[in-house]
Amino acid sequence: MKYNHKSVEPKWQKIWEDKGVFHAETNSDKPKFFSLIEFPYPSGQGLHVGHPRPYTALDTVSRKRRLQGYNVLYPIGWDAFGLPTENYAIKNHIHPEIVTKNNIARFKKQIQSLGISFDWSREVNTTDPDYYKWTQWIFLQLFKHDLAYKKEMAVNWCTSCKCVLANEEVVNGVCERCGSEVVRRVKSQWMLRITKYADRLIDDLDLVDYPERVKLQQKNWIGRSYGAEVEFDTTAGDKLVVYTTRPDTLYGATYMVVSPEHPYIEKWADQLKNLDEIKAYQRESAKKSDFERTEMNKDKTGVKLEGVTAINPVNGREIPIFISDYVLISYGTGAIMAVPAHDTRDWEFAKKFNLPIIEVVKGGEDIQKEAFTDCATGIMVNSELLDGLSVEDAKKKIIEVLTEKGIGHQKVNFKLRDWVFSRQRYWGEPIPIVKCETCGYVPIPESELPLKLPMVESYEPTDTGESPLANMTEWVETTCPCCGKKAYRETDTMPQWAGSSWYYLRYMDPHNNEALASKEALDYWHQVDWYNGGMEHTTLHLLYSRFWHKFLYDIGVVPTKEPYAKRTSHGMILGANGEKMSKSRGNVVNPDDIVNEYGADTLRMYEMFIGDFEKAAPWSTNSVRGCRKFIERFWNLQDMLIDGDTIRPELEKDFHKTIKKVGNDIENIKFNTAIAALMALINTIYANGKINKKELSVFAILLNPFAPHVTEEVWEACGLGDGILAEAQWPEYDESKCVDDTIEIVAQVNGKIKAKLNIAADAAQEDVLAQAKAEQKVADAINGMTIVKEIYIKGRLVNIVVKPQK
RNA sequence: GCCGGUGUGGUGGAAUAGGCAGACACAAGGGACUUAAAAUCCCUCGGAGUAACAUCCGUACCGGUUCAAGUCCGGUCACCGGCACCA
Repeated sequence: MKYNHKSVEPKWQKIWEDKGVFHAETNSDKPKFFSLIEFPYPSGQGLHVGHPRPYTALDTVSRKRRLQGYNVLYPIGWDAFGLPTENYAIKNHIHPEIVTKNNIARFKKQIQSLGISFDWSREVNTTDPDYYKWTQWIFLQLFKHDLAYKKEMAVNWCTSCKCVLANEEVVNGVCERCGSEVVRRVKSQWMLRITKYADRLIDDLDLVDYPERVKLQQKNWIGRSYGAEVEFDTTAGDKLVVYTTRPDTLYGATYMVVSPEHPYIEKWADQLKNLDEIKAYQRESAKKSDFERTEMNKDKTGVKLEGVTAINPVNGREIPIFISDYVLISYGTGAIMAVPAHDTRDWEFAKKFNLPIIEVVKGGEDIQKEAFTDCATGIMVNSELLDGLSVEDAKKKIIEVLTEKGIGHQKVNFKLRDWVFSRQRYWGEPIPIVKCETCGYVPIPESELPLKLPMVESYEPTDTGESPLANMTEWVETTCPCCGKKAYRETDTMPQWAGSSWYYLRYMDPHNNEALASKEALDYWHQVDWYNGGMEHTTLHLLYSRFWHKFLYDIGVVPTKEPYAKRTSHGMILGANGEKMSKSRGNVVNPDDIVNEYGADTLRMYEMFIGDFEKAAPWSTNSVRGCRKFIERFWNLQDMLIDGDTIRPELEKDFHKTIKKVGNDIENIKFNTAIAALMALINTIYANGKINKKELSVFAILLNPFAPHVTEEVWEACGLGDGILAEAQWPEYDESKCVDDTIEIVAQVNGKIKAKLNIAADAAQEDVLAQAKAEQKVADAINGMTIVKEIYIKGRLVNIVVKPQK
């Protein structure tokens, strides 16, 4: 009988749904396992074949865990606020709420056709007021703990989205989402103090099992550096404070640079003789976007401040002060001491402005030709009390001296900036704050949550930089919860990243109206055991949600310091031409077509077999057929079925080895080789010509996490029992049955293969060597030679090293 | 520029801890079955070389360590990702 996926797959999906077999229980005698995939953004385009890769991978893990007796929570939901939906709504004059609803319906239908074991009873939706009530609640807690604040500042403004972007959302000077130009704009914005958690976000990476590259990328993004702040006296009277990671080079500081935005320029205006020139330079650099400023990083520009100079505190030398845009106001103190001998940028600047270059660390080449920046090898010179010390020792010593004199101290700095949290758009969570003329920013009472998005006529963004909500006078005007006087609602909304920063917690208890999740549920589920997602979220979602989680831990809401115990990352699925799949490239494959023609099991198998899970791989419809062929070969095992309730001796080794390999490979996200092992086993079975009931049941269980529909169908058709999900257990392997008692090893002479030997696995070295030497080719090769060395690697090879006789 | 990753047949990719390079598939070619085709099954499949063996070469490139290197070390090139005047 031919395998018909079109009847088999919906049949089992209905059974699973009707019986609710994937519903996780909060509290159970079984051990718990919480597996999580990044919930999708329900876009208008529907699913493409990239989506099922992570879903299937963790489905395989989750199904295996269930067979191993775990209480598994594998949930899904919708990250549905955001710009694409809003833009689509504007273009087509449909309310974003409707668009979202339609997109979710389509996504849900598509995902359900894949037979993923999601617990649909726990589905969440970030745009549901019952959900965002708690997103707003968390924001209020942040506000109450002084981690949310409003600030007038220069922000990234996307000219096309007409909206502010977080630093993380600006890529190469353009908007991460739409690719349009990003300019600087001064606006009053809600900010979250993620910088307060910078140290812990780095240090606690030791507590989690993440890929090294993810940890490294987060560390680099947070950018912790150790250095010192040093005060320089100026002739203007004010002290100019700089931050440096190289306080050891203080004696080599031959000038100073302040950023164009530095407040001292204004303060010193009276004393600056070339104020016009300075002002012109300020205007020039203000015009440039950040991107332009970094683009031209080769060519240093600047203006010397005439009329004010500084004093190097260690040697009393008078040094000039410059203004230049290679110094950023947003990092450190916005001012630097320049040591051209040992910093590449300072060196370039000094060369251009003909400033003195004094070597204070010896060990490099000619300091006039190139800056010497190596910290590991140099020895201090021209530095009085530091002379002769290593760079490391000199740093310690000079910090001691500066601290003693009260003109400097140790200092840690971060590249991480606070998180710009407001967006001037409609389709996001309203920020639950009102502005009162007497009380300032006042949180709305928690009892009034959720603060629902009002229905508006027009949700088009405005050029003024105001949110579309600003026109809703009725909604905006309210009374102050504090004093009862007239007040105005905040009209900006939260960024897309808000709802996704805590969604995994909601899955633990998704219908709770009293709390974001009950204490009982939080204590039971604890944290996510295994989280898979894309590398592109490393410095966005993954970092943001770690920050929120740590805050919730601090205020006693969650019981763990980290949200995710383990993180893995999948590679992208590319088009058949090796390029990224996109509508414009015309290489998008729709999973519906594959499910329709070959079945969900085939699609799942192929997605797991396509290659190394962590790497990108191009789609190949031909290879999909290969997976379908394998499913059919499994189906046809029914025709070879014989009775038997133990694995026959001649197949015992193959089975035990496969059980071991498939199990280990799934744990190590080597799905491709797990499937290869199953293919190899089926080849062996076909060569044998028969399969008994026990063997078939073991094979079906091993294959079930990958191909759940066909395995259940065969199980039922062959009368193997009540069903894999209902009764089967993941098979155990017997290590002693995984080793062969006779093995084939290689006999080499001088590393060249001469023969293959069949030996007993526990054979003694001298026996193996004797057997090797008995081989004609080995004998020929060593005949007339002197044996220098004989090597026997158990179970692998023998190698006889010879040289000509003298 | 700095940090990280990758480079293996016609293709996707295997190779535990330095120990038989190319598992498992796809594609291609040949054969069986068939009136024929599809499906299925069997065989071949890195290169040179041979009637067939033998033999030699081969994991981006150059060099090194080792009895033995895809794997380790030093250098080069290419591609991918991240950061990018962060003092």
